[in-house]
Amino acid sequence: MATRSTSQERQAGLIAAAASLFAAKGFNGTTTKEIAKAAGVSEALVFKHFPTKRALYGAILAEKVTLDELLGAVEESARKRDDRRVFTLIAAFRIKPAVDSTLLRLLLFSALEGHELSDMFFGKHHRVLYDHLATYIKTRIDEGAFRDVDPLLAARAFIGMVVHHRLLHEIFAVPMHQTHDATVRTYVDLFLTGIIRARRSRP
Amino acid sequence: MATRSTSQERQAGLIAAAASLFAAKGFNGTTTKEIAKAAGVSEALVFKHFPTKRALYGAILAEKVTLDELLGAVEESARKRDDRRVFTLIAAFRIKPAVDSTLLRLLLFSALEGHELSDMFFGKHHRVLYDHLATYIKTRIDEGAFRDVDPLLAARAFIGMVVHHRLLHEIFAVPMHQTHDATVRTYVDLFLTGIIRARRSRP
DNA sequence: CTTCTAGGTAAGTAATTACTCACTCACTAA
DNA sequence: TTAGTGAGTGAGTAATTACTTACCTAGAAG
Repeated sequence: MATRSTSQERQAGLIAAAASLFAAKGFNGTTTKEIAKAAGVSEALVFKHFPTKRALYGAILAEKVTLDELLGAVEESARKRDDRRVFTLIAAFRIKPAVDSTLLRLLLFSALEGHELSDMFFGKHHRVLYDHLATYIKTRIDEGAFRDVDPLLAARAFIGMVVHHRLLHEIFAVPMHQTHDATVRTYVDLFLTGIIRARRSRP
Repeated sequence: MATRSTSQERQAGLIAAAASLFAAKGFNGTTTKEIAKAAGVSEALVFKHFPTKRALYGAILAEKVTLDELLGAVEESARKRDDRRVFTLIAAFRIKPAVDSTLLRLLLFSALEGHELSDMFFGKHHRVLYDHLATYIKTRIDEGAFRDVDPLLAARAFIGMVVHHRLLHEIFAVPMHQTHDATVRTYVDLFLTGIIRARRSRP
């Protein structure tokens, strides 16, 4: 017989169990009974830790998952004006499903179901990234390195390519026909260079 | 007092009512009572027309909504090798929320909730577009007009930019700061030309 | 040893849910 | 006129749901 858990351990366990269930089946599709079973406790205990099912859901969304690590690496490459690396870092981070497959589903579910904390969730996980990238693009435009486009739109365009790819793969089960690295390289290349054969060596 | 509806009228009415409710709150979030109320009939009648709630949901997803119109216009521009117009047509079609805002939500919900008809729904509304565009890109690469990239990845990249934009706007309520036309133009331009100031007039 | 507390539960409850049943009503064809 | 048919419904039902209540028990503190 295992010893009793502390309150914190239990809460963490409940959050973990609930997160994967909510991600798989949404808020309405998940019952408190299932959550309790997945966490290995009685249903009543769930309500000892979280007053309502919605509060438990909120606790999951509110859990901090920072982009700090990524943003740090991006910042460094940005200082060196290493465009390719800046975009590659972001693409690789956003495209890799290993980071957390449930997070994307959770994000979509929360937005679709109109949860009140959905905004905050989106802001913490995504908005900062758009803003960061848009700022960098603006800088590069001002420096004359990039063409004069709307920086925010450009940032969205790039992240859109990558996120959409992941969406297709993880949500719609569209098979990838290339490795992650190759895909990232293609997207970064496409975005940075453009698909049209540029008027380069016309005499 | 209005006369009785025919079976077909009723079914259409039920499907319309249910579609907007399912789009708004998902399958699990919508009750048959609500659907009946929205369609202005008793709950019992719903089950006279559709044996189960899931069958009603299936009937919605199975309803044909063709891309034929768009694909026709694209085809014509493709014959003329009017790259800009091909991409603009697709972008404008995919970005415009007026087409049907509920369709996108329905698509996402069905995929997230793992409905069995989700695949077919996705195939009919989206996959054909990827394939079409990929084929065109392949042609243009072979003709030497486009750089040598993976056509399918390129098609996904472009549609990804556009769909992601719409997702941000309609699902995550991110405000647009430009008109549709301007946005489409920017995306098409970005994709076709590339963001880096090309080595164009270097002597 | 006792006592108190915090982790834990079995067995509820009221409300909601998808779905059914027995029935009425409006219209049509013989 | 009348019998039949299909649209339509009110009032259920069994199951499930989020949440409660009353209770239990392991173990540290005194």
